[in-house]
Amino acid sequence: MERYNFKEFEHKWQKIWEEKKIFQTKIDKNKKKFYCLEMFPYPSGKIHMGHVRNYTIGDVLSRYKKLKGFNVLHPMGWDAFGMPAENAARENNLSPKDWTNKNIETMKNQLKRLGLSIDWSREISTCNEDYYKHQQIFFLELFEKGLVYRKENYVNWDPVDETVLANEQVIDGKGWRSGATVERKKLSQWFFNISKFSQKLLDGLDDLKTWPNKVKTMQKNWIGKSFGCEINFEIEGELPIKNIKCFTTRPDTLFGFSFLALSVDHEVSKFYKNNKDFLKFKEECSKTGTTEEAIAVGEKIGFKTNLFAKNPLSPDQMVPVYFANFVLMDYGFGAVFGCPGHDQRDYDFAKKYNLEIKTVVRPHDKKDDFKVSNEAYPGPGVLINSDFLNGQKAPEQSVIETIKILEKRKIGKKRINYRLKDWGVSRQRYWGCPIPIVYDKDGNVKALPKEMLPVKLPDDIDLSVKGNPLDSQKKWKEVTIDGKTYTRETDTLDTFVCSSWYYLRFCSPKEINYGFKKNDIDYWMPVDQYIGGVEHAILHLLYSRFFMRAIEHNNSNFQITEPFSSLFTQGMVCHETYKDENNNWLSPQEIERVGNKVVKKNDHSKIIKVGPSESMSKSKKNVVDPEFIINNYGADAVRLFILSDSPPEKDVQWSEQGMVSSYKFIQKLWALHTNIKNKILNENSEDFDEEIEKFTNQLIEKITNNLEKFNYNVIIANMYETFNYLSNYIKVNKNIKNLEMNYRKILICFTPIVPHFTSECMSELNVKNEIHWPDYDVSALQEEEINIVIQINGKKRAIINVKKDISENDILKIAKENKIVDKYLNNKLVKNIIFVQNRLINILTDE
RNA sequence: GGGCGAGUGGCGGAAUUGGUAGACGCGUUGGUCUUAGGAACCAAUAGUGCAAACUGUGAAGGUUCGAGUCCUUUCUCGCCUACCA
Repeated sequence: MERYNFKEFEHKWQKIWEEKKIFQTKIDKNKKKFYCLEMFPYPSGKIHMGHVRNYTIGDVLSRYKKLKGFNVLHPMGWDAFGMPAENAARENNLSPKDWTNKNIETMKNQLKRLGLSIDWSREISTCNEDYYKHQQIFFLELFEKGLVYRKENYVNWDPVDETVLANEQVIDGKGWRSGATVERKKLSQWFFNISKFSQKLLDGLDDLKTWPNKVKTMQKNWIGKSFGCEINFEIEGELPIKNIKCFTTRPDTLFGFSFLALSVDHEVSKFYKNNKDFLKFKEECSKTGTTEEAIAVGEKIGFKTNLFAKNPLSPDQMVPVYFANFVLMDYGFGAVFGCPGHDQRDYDFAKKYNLEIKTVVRPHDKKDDFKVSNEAYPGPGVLINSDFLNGQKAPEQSVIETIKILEKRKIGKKRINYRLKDWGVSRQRYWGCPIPIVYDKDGNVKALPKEMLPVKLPDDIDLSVKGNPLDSQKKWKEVTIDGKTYTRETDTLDTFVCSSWYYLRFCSPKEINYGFKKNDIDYWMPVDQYIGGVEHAILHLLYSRFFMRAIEHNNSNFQITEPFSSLFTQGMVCHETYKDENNNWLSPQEIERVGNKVVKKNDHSKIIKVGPSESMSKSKKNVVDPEFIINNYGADAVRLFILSDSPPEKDVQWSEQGMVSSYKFIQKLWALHTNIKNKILNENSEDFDEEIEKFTNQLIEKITNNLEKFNYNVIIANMYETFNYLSNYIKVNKNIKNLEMNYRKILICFTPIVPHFTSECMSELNVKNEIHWPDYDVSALQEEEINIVIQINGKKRAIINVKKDISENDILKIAKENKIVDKYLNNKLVKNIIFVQNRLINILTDE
């Protein structure tokens, strides 16, 4: 029998799909639309298995929806700006543009070989002028709406490379490339006012019914809403400071007040800028802050000022004011009122500096003489030692009551605080979208007129210079507007900005006047299913949600606020790790299995240590190259395997054995197909078989449900079941009249998973018409005979095959005739009978 | 420290949502064919037991005629997050 030649057939069908423009999509108002989007890749060089998994999952869904009659939009593009291009270009002496475009070409071809149902006519690349031009327009729109502003902010500064570093480029306080100690440097930068939408972004989460709860929780925590109040403390001391504001969620514990703590960046610090001890303290704070361990251990240190704060509820009480390392400048007001009795951090601090620890809340099950010891008590209870607040229920009642009192006395007011900070979008980098802003000679900001857009990135840059290459582009930097000279902003936009609206661009990829056409997004948006890795749970998804709202803000033309109505986060692709005797990582290609040992290829004397399965990464060398796999086994086999072993939302373990078995399965399916085909084409019959009808109907039902629920691994099991069933079926049965019809339906069910294979099979059966997802006949699902479980005292004792819908009495009669049942019922009194129709009967006896 | 999630054969995982636990695949074992097989095909495969049967979904309890599934307690592992006042 001829083997299935995947190379020939996959190539053939990909060509046909492309030539016939099968996946190109147009607006069709007579059809329901379905917008399926997978997170677009960064063009790093080659696709990896994570991409294969992500895009296969999306492709299965897209193909299924298309067969179901939806007008499916399934586009692909490139998140093409970003640092790796600059680094790679520097290393290889290329331009970032050439490097990126070459990678895009490679990866596009690789993706095409997976047989994805993508509308490539909508391809976009964020590094193209016709993309980032619109982004610059959006920037200016947000600027006009007051949603973009400039402020000074700290960055990680590498003094050797003279460059700004991302947090992940700072390793143990040192620059990843230069090894120099990273400094904090204040730069004037651009910010998006995302915090303006904190509440809306939080509320919007409730509408996202089909988002994973995990992601919603992460966003909720990130936004970090907390209810409390601000308190304006009166200050006494030698400095010209009258008041310091604090935010607190527990104003009710004010009688436990024993110190006030400030961030080292608090404005009060300006009075200490010449104080050597303070500067030393400040430096120590910045050191402890960097390592994760330090935060976990969390040693509290402070610097005492000569200021004192008055307790607003008990004015006789004065407490010292400290600078403390655990107070963050960018949360609240950068100042904390310390209540050691009921906050663990405050407790640790008070212990260290011998400050008073007062107990003002007792747990419900303790008496009024309860005293905090060893650790703070942050839990609920009743207020004590708090004068007129005594007896209040904490925190529900007491917080609200205290705020009322503070408001009445004009000492404080209710306040809702959010952890979410504004989004700093400036990057001191070349390979990003230029910010369409210029400065006059006095440094005043001017938005570029829209007709001067796009601000194009200059091509002839010198990446060998230190710092941002755009800074040294004298010619490029200078602009003349109405005869006046201006200097360009040389920062570029964070690449997260590019990915915050690309889903809109896919709706109108060719529109030249604006980022999208209203008509297009009215039809296509929102994205019906978004698929990607959970690592983007917060930033990318939150930024995208913000961006839609920012465009909508003061814009009556635009109504959609949530970009992604459903979200699916797929798991990672993992692989075992290997190390040789010197603890060097080895790739799966360098090892071999001999018996139950793992040894080095070409040198079987070297035993390899097998480590746990971890997500594929170049550093651990546990990667498998998709291109190699596609070449060896074909796209359908890869698609089959990547879906087969685990549910899509969980991590999947890559295994060569599993891959081979998927490959073999396709070969077996092909052999089966050949047998069926021969039967259909060569044997004539007028006999009609009910059994295969029933089987097919059940299969369609199962696969449909499993597709809807993303149980793609179970679909593969359904495919194996089908194979086993049909193999046996055609062995014992001659051709029957309805075999072909059922077989065709089965092939359609397999199409989302192995599209090349089923296309070839159907073409062999001369299927010429457009295919549709088969309906299943509910009445055909019903079995006439079913198995009923007989339980005696709750234990399964027998299974009997009976007619469907059999009555309790009839089944009981049959059951009692059963030998085993009879044995267990012998001489016992039947106390009760539980009968569940078509499922089981449970006979309860007296012992 | 906080949050979320998960524990089912040798392994990956199924289980119609309270009703036959272990579908399907991998691996393993035995067999057939073969000069050979890392091919193909057939069969077996949760554990104990010759068997009847008993025990089994991390552990302990509970609800129920009936629990992998629901409730309480507890253990372990994974991921995320981090001094958020």
